[in-house]
Amino acid sequence: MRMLLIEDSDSLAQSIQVYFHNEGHPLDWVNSVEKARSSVSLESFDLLILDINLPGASGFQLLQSLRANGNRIPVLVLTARTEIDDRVSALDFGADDYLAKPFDFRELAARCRALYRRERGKASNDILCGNLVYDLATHSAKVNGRLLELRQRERQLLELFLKNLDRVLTKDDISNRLYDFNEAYTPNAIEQTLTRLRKQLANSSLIIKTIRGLGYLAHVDD
Amino acid sequence: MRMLLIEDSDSLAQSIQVYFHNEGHPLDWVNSVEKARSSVSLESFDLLILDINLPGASGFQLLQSLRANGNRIPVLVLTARTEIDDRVSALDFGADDYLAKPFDFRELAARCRALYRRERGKASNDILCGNLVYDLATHSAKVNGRLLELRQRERQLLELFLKNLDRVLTKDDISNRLYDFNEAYTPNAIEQTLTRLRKQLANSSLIIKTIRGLGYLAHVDD
DNA sequence: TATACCATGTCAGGAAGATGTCAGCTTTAT
DNA sequence: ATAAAGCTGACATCTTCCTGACATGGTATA
Repeated sequence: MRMLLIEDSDSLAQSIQVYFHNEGHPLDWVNSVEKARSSVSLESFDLLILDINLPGASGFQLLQSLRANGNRIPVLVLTARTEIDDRVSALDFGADDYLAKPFDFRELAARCRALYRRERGKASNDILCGNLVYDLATHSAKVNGRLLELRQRERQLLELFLKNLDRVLTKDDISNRLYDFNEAYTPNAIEQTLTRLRKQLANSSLIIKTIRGLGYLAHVDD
Repeated sequence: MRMLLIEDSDSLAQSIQVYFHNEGHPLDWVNSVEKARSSVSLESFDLLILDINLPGASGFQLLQSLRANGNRIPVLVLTARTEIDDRVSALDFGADDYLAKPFDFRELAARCRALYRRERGKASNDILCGNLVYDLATHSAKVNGRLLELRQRERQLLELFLKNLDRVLTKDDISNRLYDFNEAYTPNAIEQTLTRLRKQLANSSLIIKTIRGLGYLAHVDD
């Protein structure tokens, strides 16, 4: 998902950028309508996050001209004003969604995902593995609808396996993902976490197989 | 969208009626509070447009009595006065929006659309969680019919959890919602508020579970 | 203006829980 | 059969979280 943020407040923009980056979604950022125009014409984005209150040309003008030119890119409008008509005109001008400041970054991310999904026709951001469902948004796992009580490490490990189904992960691969460079630990720590994770996955269809001397491989049992 | 206009100026009312009719939204019109009362009780409207300055009983009285009887129909108030207290009292008396004369018909139409959309968007004003009832309109919570004496922060936190039942909220999610970007606080502030909220919820069926290292999850206990 | 009160954040100590280490046992490949 | 690799129960340590006590700042009241 390639996104462009059009926002003149540096601090807010940077916070959003960091948040989205941590979520695994790089985000480009420009601080004026003029720069936005050229970015949009030069590159292809999946989504625009547009602050309405910009110096110079208003965000509305950008939105209006995009639509006038037949550009259907999903646009989420941010507005500091809480008046209803601001929102109304945003939607009437062709925005796909709006959010009033101050807002929750998680909500912004959720709405972006929703818009992107709507565009792609995708169903959800869950990872499905037989009777196991992993929700990437809330980092929670369910087996047959029952929530697993995963601890941090187990969760990280599970997520890693789910993102690498049917692929062998060496202990090095795993330790690089779970631990910082300067964190000291023995290889046994991973084995221990794995034991604990396997207990949690006892009656799920996700199997973590040991490949002796090489590493581990997660696959769905049918 | 079925609307009722309560307005004593014939010429203004007729202009509005024509405008809305051309927009494709038929609009009923009465010129007194008394007629409005009977219309509202006899038929079902999606929206009222209420002029405050009416002969006889004031528009405020109508508004007040509607709300006193638990009628939550969206009401947009028109006022010729521009004083702030007029607007304030309109909202305090339960109006959903107001507009000062003279106004642009397009703005009136946009605000009506917005109110209508907003209303359709929400199924109900109450969130039910076992023995806990939260009223989104008045922001009040009751457990077994007993009103909780929530403070501002506790209320915000509760509302956040209620809107995200069975979803994990990280402390970051929570702080983004409860605090402005530039407000300084320690993570402990959230823990403290949570402790206080949990005390209030002591014998309710809403449970706020701690997910160590990740955040919190609210769910209904059965 | 002075006072009291209340909401809310900070601090600190303690409790609860998570995670790594160790040691001994089991499994696997040769 | 043997050695190497992996598994796991028990334990120690380190984190995270909870909560009572206190500080602070804002607001209502006299």
